[in-house]
Amino acid sequence: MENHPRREFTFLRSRDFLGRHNNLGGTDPTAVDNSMECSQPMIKEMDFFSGASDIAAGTDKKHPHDDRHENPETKDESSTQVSDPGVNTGLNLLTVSPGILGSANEEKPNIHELITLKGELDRLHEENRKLRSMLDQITKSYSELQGQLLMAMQKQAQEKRQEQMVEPRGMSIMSPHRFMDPRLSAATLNVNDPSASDDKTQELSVSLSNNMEVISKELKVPTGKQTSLEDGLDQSSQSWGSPKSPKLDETKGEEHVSEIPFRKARVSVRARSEAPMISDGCQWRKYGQKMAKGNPCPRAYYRCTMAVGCPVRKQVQRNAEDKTILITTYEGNHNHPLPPAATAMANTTSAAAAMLLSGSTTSKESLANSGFFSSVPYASTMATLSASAPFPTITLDLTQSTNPMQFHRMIQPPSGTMFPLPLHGCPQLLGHPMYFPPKLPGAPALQLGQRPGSMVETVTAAIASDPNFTAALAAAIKTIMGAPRGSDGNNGGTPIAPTGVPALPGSPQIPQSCTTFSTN
DNA sequence: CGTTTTTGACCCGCGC
DNA sequence: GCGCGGGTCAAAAACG
Repeated sequence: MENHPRREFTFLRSRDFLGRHNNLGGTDPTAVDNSMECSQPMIKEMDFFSGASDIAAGTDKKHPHDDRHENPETKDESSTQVSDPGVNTGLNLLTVSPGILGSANEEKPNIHELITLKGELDRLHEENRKLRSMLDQITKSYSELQGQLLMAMQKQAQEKRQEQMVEPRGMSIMSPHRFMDPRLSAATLNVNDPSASDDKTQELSVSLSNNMEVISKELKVPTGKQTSLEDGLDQSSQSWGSPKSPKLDETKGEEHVSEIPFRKARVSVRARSEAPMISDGCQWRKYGQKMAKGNPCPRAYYRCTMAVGCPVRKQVQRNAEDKTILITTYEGNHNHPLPPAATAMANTTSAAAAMLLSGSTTSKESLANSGFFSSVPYASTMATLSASAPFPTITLDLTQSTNPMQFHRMIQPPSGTMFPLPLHGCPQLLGHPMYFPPKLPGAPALQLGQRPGSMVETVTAAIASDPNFTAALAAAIKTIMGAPRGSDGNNGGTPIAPTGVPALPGSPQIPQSCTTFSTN
């Protein structure tokens, strides 16, 4: 907000920054960009939320037509107005009926309307609460099933990996054992960037040799305090570690893996976004910022503040080459229940982490075999090892553009996922310039829960960087919400945040739903 | 006044 | 042992 200038200033004062950017004269767009990392996103998210709420309210009002009839005292005008005065963000401001406008100057009618509206709001709150609980339940079930699916895929991938070991080919030569150890390497899943294959391949080849050296070292490094951090994990929660629990019948080696907290396994999400920070549904507190070597952009460190003692942390940094790409790296498991929006991302990252830890991401082939990307026909699923990565890191590259039509196809979960994403429901999103199909690549992970999270980022980023997007989003939302629900488990539930439970700053309800719909 | 951000200092692992 | 770099801490400042 108004602190933006201040932050920019303080940032420029930063020793590290000055040390590396003196020649930039303090006007380096990168610096400014990062200085806004905290403040700007908040502003945008807030704006976004208000817009989302508005949309939700308006949509809800429109959808349950019978509701209006339920309450004889509720006029159509007043119910219509509910959506506008409720959380007005400039969306659909002109929908207020003339009748109401005409009486706006009279106090009595206003009071009456307020009472009516309040009642209406309460009713909506209750309705939203129910929907939310339903969604939570669905999400939980989804997570469990996801874990089971992962288990199955891991086993399958393991078998195939053993076969592939015969023919050394990229990471295929990696023995399952090595990948069992999450610390052995960093794997980059280039979900949708065919062009990056070469680079990744090079990286892979480099790291392959390093990997051998790391093995012994990694194995003798106890998890130490990190382990303790994970002790408080609530396995039952919709946490990132959901896939972790399913490792029931794993071998001893894999037990070791599961013991190694996700704190050590990282999931990196590359998203093209002008926003300083993508919204993932969680609340974060910045606890540090550093200049990373080889990158003029500072790296910001955040920890989850949704619960005391939550070990989850994330790093946010812009890509050195392409500063429009925001790289968010997640680490650890949440030890608390997550809001739907956060759950989506959590599922995504946990799924990715699980794949990584289990060794399913050892190679492109393995990935495909594991089913991680099986639903993405066009996706270039590539795994690479990074010698520079101290922790096993799986990178979800969501920066590449994808043909929406392709996405359309791939959003059909092969396994009959409970998250059908009616992309067609968001034509505006698809057509909007700020809509980033790149997220679509996340589609493969749909069944793994990635889709929703990626969408959150995409939509949020889009909104944050383009105010006009709000209009398109509103239209899209209304279009979707106006359509009969039920065929879509994630569709209506997630977006509709119980007004009684204020949406978390980081959990754009509407966007997520939209995200869910179209992007991943 | 409580919370969040900033930022210099500190710790730790690693390579030489 | 020393320097470097990544990551974290914590006091101070800023913010709401």
